[in-house]
Order: sequence, then structure tokens, then C-alpha cells
Amino acid sequence: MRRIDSKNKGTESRRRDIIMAALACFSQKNVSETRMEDIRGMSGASIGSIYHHFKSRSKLAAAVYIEGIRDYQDGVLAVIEKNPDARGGVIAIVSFHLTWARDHPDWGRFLFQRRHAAFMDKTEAEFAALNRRFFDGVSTWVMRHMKSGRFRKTSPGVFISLLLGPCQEYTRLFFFENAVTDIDVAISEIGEAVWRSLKGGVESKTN
Amino acid sequence: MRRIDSKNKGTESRRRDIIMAALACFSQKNVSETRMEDIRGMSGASIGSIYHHFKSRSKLAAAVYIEGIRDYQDGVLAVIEKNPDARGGVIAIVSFHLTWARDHPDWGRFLFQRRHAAFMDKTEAEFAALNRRFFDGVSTWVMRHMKSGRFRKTSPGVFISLLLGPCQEYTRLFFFENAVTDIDVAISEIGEAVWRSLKGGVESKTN
Amino acid sequence: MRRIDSKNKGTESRRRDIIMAALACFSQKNVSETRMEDIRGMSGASIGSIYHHFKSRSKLAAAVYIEGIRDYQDGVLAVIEKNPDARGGVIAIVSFHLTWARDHPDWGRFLFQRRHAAFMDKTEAEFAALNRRFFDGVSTWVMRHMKSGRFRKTSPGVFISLLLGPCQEYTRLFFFENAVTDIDVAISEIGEAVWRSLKGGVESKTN
Amino acid sequence: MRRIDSKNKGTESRRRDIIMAALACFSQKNVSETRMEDIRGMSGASIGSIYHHFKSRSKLAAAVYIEGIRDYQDGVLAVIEKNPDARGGVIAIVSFHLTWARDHPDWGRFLFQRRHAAFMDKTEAEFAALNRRFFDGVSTWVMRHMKSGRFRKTSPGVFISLLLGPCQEYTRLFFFENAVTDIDVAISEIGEAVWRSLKGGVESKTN
DNA sequence: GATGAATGAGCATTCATTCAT
DNA sequence: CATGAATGAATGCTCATTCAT
Repeated sequence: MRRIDSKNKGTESRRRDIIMAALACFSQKNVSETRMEDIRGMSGASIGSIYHHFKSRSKLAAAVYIEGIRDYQDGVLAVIEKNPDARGGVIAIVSFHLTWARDHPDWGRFLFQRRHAAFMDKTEAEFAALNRRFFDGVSTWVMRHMKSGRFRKTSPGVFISLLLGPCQEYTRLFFFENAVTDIDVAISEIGEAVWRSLKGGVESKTN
Repeated sequence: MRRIDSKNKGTESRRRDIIMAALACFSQKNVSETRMEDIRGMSGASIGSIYHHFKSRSKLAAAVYIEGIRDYQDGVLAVIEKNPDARGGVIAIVSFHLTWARDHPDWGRFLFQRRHAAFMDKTEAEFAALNRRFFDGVSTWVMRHMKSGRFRKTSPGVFISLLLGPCQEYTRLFFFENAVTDIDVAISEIGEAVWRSLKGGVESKTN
Repeated sequence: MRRIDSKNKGTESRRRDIIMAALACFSQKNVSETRMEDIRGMSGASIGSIYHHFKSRSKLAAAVYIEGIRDYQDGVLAVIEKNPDARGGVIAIVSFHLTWARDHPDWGRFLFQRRHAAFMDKTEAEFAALNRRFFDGVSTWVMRHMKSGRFRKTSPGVFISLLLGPCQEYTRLFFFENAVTDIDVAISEIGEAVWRSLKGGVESKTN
Repeated sequence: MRRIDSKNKGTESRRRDIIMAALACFSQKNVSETRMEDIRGMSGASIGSIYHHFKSRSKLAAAVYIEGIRDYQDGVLAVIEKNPDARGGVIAIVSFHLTWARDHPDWGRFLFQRRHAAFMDKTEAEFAALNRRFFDGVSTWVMRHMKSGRFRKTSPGVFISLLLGPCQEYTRLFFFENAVTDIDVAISEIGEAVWRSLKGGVESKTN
């Protein structure tokens, strides 16, 4: 996916420069506060060039979002594939989320906002496709273990809140409040705690 | 608290009108997207009057924030006081958080953003005072139960993430994603789950 | 002129406070840049009170101007009266102008602007009266000495430029450019030089 | 100086249009009273374009000022170069000043204000460079003749006041008071009078 | 594809003035 | 007379977007 053949390597790299520059701005200043001029300055591209590659501000924001969410979702799906059992999966997801956020702070700050609707052009079909793929992948795994009793039975909303809420809050403290500095020490504690909050009565043999 | 004597009743109520109007706007459109004109229209005050009471947009935003966070924090502190034991306190806090968010959706949407720095003028000493009071109140309760073994020993960052993260995430789904409609059913499930994730080895007699 | 009887002493002093405060502002910031709020802050009077005493901003500016110009003109006329001869009068006027400016820096900065029309309400009859009185007084003295040959014959415009131009420029350097610090040493030099530029062929016996 | 090659002819001419329009406004209404809208209307440029070329109102005012002061100073320096002797220089400078003011009334009204600090952005290094060049050029000429006795010995402040004060005052009467209509007749009178006020005891052979 | 000058609707903020208390 | 809240027209400036080169 996303071939870069020799012909448009220059073009593609310019496009990428702009995305990364936009990401840096969005991450530092908030999307609404970022001006095209900021992105121009940070990317080295001209205003005209930015508009050549992305039709509008909101299209650009959408492109940045998609690029990041895809990487994050790919990671989570890969983690589930490698850790198909309930406990291992939960621990690995928590670990992945926190590690990924720490290692991609710009993406983390940008993606894990509470509200994206306002500034993005969600027209793109890519959105729907991505979210469907992710939702299907995760919910298959969750449902399997709920049925087997490895996970307690709850609604999807409660489940996702218990699974990701602590991670989100921890990254928020990490990114925005300077309240927390070391993510490594938190990974195992949060992982185990989340597992305790989700696990059902049935223990797996392997775990 | 916050008496309104006859002399400045008019002034104070005008001030309050503006705050409530601003809150409604901030909650619907985001702070950065809200124009002073929106607030004017919603409050019934003139532009000049708004600036008479609040020196600037960001000062107004700060005033709104402080008003809301004070109410929320008062609620949490009151809950702790009424439910001093570990398990009861956790359950009551989760319940309070979710209920309060549902019953004050504007405040909820506005306060539980991930990042406030950008648009607020935090100059005010009130910020520091409020946060210190809240932090002291909560951490006294937490520390007591951590020492007694009712809570597992963890860092404050991890504790707060486990306690509030699921609530925050659930309200986010409720407010922004339309993924969840009923908060009442979630309260007990999330409360119990959070307790499982936090509790230590020592059981209290009463619980 | 300007009686202050016991009855309205309070009122008059409040009026005076406002004028002096306005003067200070006009002198520091320029008339157009001065806001009523600045004057309020400096005078200690309320906005309403300022408007009670002076109907408008420009009326206030005019009042300030008249108060200052009267004092200056009174001084010049007194000087001429005491020094009726040509040379002595010129030297004394130069001396008076520079001394007065140094001793009333606020008045000096405000009055010796190049242009007053814009911000003043010249409606007042006082303006015309003052200027007529001054012009009559000075030109009588000048004409007498021009006729006698003590002054060269020139047009009023040239005469006034030669007499006051150097004083004005020196005060400008003193006030606005920090280029000149001591006015005392300049008084005699400028006085003599101006006399040289104005004197006619006929020498008076006494001088 | 200030070549305009084909590449930026369009841009440069637009920039110049704006400067001249701003000058016209500043000259008619005062800087503080001029609205960007006035300049827009007079220049034909859009608001955005004005801000594209000059970052702010005060930057624009500074640019206008620099453009004018450079022209004036160039003129004075050229006059000194052509009239190196004391008397001829003084007469020529007076003549140049008054002629230049009459022929460039907009520049004259704008430049010969008593105070520029308030509305200008003096950040630019150009200010310092221009003033140094001018001061050096003039003072070399003055010093030479003071040493030789052609000029009386005085401080720079007094000298400049005697040389330019009458010119400034005469242009003020011309521009702002309508008191004087003909500059030509004044040139020789003022020139001679200023020379009388400045000249020392030593006569040059040629003069 | 790249550039950056031009555009102008939009917005925050200011400030003289009024007027009820 | 004093006060200061209220008003809203006026204004400087921003910034997404277009388009000629």
C-alpha cells in the first residue's frame, strides 16, 4: 500500500513533508489554532504547493488523521493477532498503546483528542473503511472471549472504556499535565489492573 | 457561598448570564470556534458589556472553566466525605462523575477536554488554589487507604488513570461519539470494575 | 478671572484635577492616543464625572489647551510690557519661552505641537478672544520697532519664524529627542542670535 | 539606488502605491486619525495586500517616514556638497528646506511633525543608519567652519535650532495656519537672517 | 508542480458616550 | 454631583483560499 515509484518520489516526499509539518503544528498548537502559514513555515513548501497537494485545510487535517490512525490501528490489530488470548491481549494492548504514544508523541497528542469532528473533512470513504476494519477486528476478539467467559459480559461502550480509558488518561497526564514522566513503569501496573477490571470467571489454561 | 446582595444583583446576574451563554457556546462549538458574537447573541448582553465584565475572550473562558471545575470538584470532595471507605468511595466517585456529566452536559463537554492551555488565561491565582484544594482532599483519602492496604500501592498518575480514565472515556463516547446512550446502566458496571482494578489485598470489615 | 469661592471649591478642584490629569496624558501619549479611561485613571474621577464637567473629549482638550495657552501668552505679554525696547524684548521673550517650557514640560509638549485642529473643539469664543489679545499685544510692539528701524522690516510670518522658530526647535530637541539637556546655557546664545537675525540698522540709545 | 528590475516591478510598484497613498492620508488627517480603510481606498490595494507588504500600521508609517526622510536628507547633503562654504551653505539649505517643503507638501506635513515616536515602529535598523549618515555629513561641514571661525562656536543643539528652527516655523505657518502664502519671498529674507544669526567673526574671501 | 501576491469576509477588541441609580 | 455598567459603531488585523506567472 502506498507505493512510491521512482517517478513521483519527489512529489510523494513533498506530500509527506507537508503531512509531518502539519502534524507537528497540530500537536503543538491544536488544529484550530494552526494556520496554513505555520505549516508552510515548518514544511518548507509554499502555500500554493500545500493547496496543490491537499485541496483544503480540512482535507489536509483529514489526511494527517488518517495516516496516524491507520498506523495506530495497524499496531493494535497486529498485537491482537500475536496475542489472541484474553489476558495476554489486554496486557499487550495496554503496553502497545502507552509505548506507541510515548514513541509518537505528536501523533499521540493529535489523535487522542476528545473531539475531531469540527476541523476534519470526513467525506473520505477511507474513514469508514478504516473504522470498520478496526472495529471488526477488535470486536471479533472481544466477543470470542466474552462468550467463553474469559471476559465479563458488558456492553461495548463499557468494555472499551475500561480497556482504553486508563491508557488515555495516563497519556493525557503524560502529554498535557507533566504529571507523569515515566511510561515504562506504568505499563505493567495499568495492564494488570485493566485485566482485573475486565476478566471474567473462566481462567484460560495457558494463562 | 457566593452571596448576591441587593447592590450588585444586577451586575452579578449579568455576569452569570454571560458565563452560561459562553458555556453553551463552548460546549456546542468548541472554544476556538466560538465567536464573541455567538456569546453576545446567546447572552443578550452587548459586546461592550461582555468586555466590561471579562477583559478578554481567554479571561472569559478561564472564568467559565473555574466556575465549572469548582462545582465538579466540590461534588467529588463531598462524595469522598460521605463515603470515606475505599470501596464505597470509588463506587460513589464513578457514579458521581457519570451522573454529573449526564446532568451537566455542557459543563461535561467543556471541562473534560483533553487540553485547555491554548485558549485559557491561567494567570488567575484561583487556578492554583482550586487545584491544590482538590488534590489535597483526594490524595489524603487515597493515601490513607493505600497505607492500610485497602488500595494497591501505585503512583498517583496510575491511580488517577485507573479511577477516572474509564469514566472519562465513557463520557467521551456518550458526548461525542453517540456510541452510548444510557449512563445509568454503566454506572454500576464501571464502578465495580474500577474497584476491582484498584483494590488491594486487605478487606474492610464493613465492605 | 476664575474665582474660586468657598461654595464650589470642591467642584472647581475636581475640575482642575481632571484638567491636569488630561494634560499629563496628552503630554505623554499624544492627544489622539489618550483615552478617556487614561484620564479617569490619572485623575481619580469617574468617567461620569469627567463628562459632567466637560461635555466631550474635544471640549476637554480645548479647555486644557486654553488654560495652557493663556498662561503662556500672559507670560509673553508681561515680558513685553517689562521690556519694551527691541533688543531687551527679544532676549526676554526667548528666555521666557525656553524657561517656561522647561518649567512646564507638560504644557510645553502639549502646546507646542504643530497641529491642534484635529482634536479640539474650537467652537469656544475664548479662542478668538485670546488670540486677538495676544496678537494685538505683540504686533503693536513689533510694529513700533519696525517703524523706528530697530527691527528690520519683514512680513509677520518671517518675523515670527525668526523669533520663535529657534525656541521651538530647541524645545523640540529638549522634549522629544533627548538631544539637548541644558536649557540655561542655550538661553543667552539663542537670545543674542535671534536678536542678530532680527535687528535693523537703527540702534537704540539705551541698548 | 533602488533599482527595479523587471521581476519585481509589479510588486514594487504596488508597494510604492501603498506608500504614496498612506502618505497622502497621513498628511491630510494625521497618522493616528488615518484608518487602514482610508489607505485602502486611496491606494486601490486590498487590505490584505497592504498587510502583505507591511506587517502593521506602524511598520507602514515607518516605511513612509523613512522614504521621505531619505529624500529630504539626500537633498540637504547634496546642497552642502555643492555649497561647501559657510554662507552659501546656510542660504542654500534654507532655500532647499523651504522649496522642498512647498514642492512636497505631503512629505512636509508628515515629516515635520514635532513627534513621531508614538505611531512609528522604529525597530528598523534603517533609522539608525540614515540618521548617522545625515548627522555625520552635516556635522563635518559645520565643524569645519566653526573651527575656521566662519560660524560662531555653539553647541550642536543651538546650531541646529538657529539653522532649521525658522524654516520649520515658517513651513508650519504655511501648512497649518494659512498665515503665510508665499514661500519664495521668504527664502532670501530667512536665509540672510539665519546667516546673520550663525556667522562668526571671520569672513571668507569668496563671501 | 511550485510560488507568493492578492483578496476580502470575518473576528476580536476598543472606546467615546449615555444614563439609571 | 458622582458612579460605573451598558452600548455598539468603528477599526486593526488575520487567514483560508485563489490564481497568474
